[in-house]
Amino acid sequence: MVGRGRRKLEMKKIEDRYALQVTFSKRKQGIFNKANELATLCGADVAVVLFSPAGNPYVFAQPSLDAVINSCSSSLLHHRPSTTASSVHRKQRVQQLLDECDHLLARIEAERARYSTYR
Amino acid sequence: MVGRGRRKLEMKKIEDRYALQVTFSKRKQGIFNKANELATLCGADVAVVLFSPAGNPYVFAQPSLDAVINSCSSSLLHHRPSTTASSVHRKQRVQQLLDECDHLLARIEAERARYSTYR
DNA sequence: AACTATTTATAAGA
DNA sequence: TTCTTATAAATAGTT
Repeated sequence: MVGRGRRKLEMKKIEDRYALQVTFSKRKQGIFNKANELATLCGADVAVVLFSPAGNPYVFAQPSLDAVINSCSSSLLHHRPSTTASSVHRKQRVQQLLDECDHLLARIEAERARYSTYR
Repeated sequence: MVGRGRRKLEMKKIEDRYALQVTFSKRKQGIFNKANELATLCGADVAVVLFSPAGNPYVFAQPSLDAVINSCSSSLLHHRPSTTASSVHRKQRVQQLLDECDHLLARIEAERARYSTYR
């Protein structure tokens, strides 16, 4: 299940700080490459957000974070209301995503206010 | 650069609709696995959002989309103001991310209003 | 959905 | 830290 290389690597948190940093850097590169390939091969909108254990943010988005949300919007705009099972399921997933983003916004706004006191 | 298997695969959009669907499914699984491994091995917060060419959303977040934003907040709260180059760089990246999320929210809110007319 | 021939990703090591 | 390399994992085409 885990990428190994010359030795096995247990699927649990790496304890050694140096090894962890190296692994994070390599795998961050790997997952961004995969995201880029998926976007290219499939014409899919893709966003990946990572935070290192140190709390530093890394973002990959193709073509942009905005566009990812646009795709979500399009999936709603291009379909009329429907009660087929797949249609209902799709709408539930979209609504769940919108709800999560909404909650996320509240946190960002609260944080922005605190952040502004630091500037 | 691209995962191949038994033949080469050019790094351009797949034309055949069936092949594209299969590749999207396989690579979605692959990138979610990678995201889960990165979260486990490194204790990193990770979020991946994909939209299929059909516009269907797929989300992986560990431990949650909220937690990813919490990590962002922590990176601000745990540091006092500073003008070291690395500190300034970190804050710029965090602020950029917050700005993107803010823009994203505006789109979501606009879309939510339209969506409600369909229910 | 399952199978493999290959390629890619990557853990250690240098 | 950048490069190498042995080995595991991912996956394109096939069935």
